[in-house]
Amino acid sequence: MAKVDTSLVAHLPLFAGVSPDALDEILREARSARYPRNSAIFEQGADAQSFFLLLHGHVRAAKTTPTGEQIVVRYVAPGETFGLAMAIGAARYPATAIAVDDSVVLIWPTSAWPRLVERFPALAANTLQTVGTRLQESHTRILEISTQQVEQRVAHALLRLAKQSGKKLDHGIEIDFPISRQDIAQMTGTTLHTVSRILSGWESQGLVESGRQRIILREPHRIVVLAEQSPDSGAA
Amino acid sequence: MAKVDTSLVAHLPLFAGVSPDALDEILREARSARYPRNSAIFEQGADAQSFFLLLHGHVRAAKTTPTGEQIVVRYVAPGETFGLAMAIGAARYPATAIAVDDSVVLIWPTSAWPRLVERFPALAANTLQTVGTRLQESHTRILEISTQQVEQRVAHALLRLAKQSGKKLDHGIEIDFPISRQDIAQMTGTTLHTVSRILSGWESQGLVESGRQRIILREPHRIVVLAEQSPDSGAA
DNA sequence: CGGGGTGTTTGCGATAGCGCAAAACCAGCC
DNA sequence: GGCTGGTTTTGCGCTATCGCAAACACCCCG
Repeated sequence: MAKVDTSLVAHLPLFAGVSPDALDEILREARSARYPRNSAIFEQGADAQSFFLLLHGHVRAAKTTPTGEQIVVRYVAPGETFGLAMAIGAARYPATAIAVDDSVVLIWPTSAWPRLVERFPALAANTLQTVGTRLQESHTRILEISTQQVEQRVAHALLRLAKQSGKKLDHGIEIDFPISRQDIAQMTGTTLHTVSRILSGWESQGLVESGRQRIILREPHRIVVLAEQSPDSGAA
Repeated sequence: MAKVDTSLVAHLPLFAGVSPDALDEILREARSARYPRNSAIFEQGADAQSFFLLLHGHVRAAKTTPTGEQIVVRYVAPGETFGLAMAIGAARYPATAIAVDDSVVLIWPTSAWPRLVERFPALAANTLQTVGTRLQESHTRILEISTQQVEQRVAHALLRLAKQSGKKLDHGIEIDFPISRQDIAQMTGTTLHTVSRILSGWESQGLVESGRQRIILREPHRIVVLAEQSPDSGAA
């Protein structure tokens, strides 16, 4: 089994308050794996046999309806956990996880969780914290979808992505992984057509620069303004 | 301080795996209070000084935007906890809680949480479970808002309320607390007008019986059908 | 028993955003 | 260097849903 370097993960929120020895013990239960771009890490509905910690890359968690429509639940950034079905008492994954970039993850068997939590209660407390944060974000998203128009929602979504996974360039902030119009549509509850129109508009105003699965925010400040605009106060 | 009867709460998920003695100790830290109908239990943005367990009644948790629009985050049923800002590391309540019926709650000071969790790790595990479940429900809601039309969303919302807080009558299932069209609109991301139209329609088909802040599902089965209908397969 | 106030219904435009379809684009690959 | 397949753009008509406004219904209260 590959040895995992504790120093790489010790600072993560998940391990806050966990001693180096304990961390070592925890990591001994994990194995690591590499997923190439566009490969599935787990599928919605499958037995939740493992939970994951992303070390490198980016992962998209998406939920599919019986009729085939999808929404993006979130993008996982390095250092975050995902596939925590067991923590919430679910036997199956409620979403599908796809590596959107070549990614490296740590994998624990779900069966190890109860034991780990018993030995290291801080794990439960830390996980509670992150799950709670996600719950709040989720509520915020509901609020947005319910009260704002599409353009504002897209603005918010891109700003969040930029904050979470933005790479600073001299001419703006680039979102650091491949993302399509379709993906953005599924994050904001609209269609790829509408997203395309919006981005085209922004591009012609010099707010963004975008291409195939690639987006650069050129004028983050002015996009913030868009995001916070009330429904009517728009341009003439 | 009023003595709380442990037998009333011992079976709640929050206290799963907690011994009677421990439970007693936990309850000693709580006080109980009664909130009359329509009174606020806490306001969004206020210091999260307490967390709550609902014993009797019903509580609506709602989130308000800077511009004043509201959404209903959830309805709290007896036996459920709410106001858990501290568990997720928030210093302020992210939503407002209003008693929609005369309600009785147990109240713990937020400051007691760390100590309780340390002494009774099961509390953290149980809370993680419920927060996780709420997160999933929240994702499901996002999926619905993003992919279904209003009528289906309203159908789902009412069915959930009926399941959670329905009172069985011989002629149907009545939602057991006062709820307005406006409330339903805020649960489903639409307007009270649209909800009113939908309910009027249903009423004329004998699916529901409704009045001022009162809804009875007469034909739950047929409403389920509506809820699951795909966007186009509607009536001619 | 007569208000007053809140919640509900309904009509009637207005429109944001969808859905379809076609065309253009682009990146890699043989 | 020309194909091929996925992605993006854009035009156009359509409609579900909103928003406003006015009329109602009902409950509580005095």
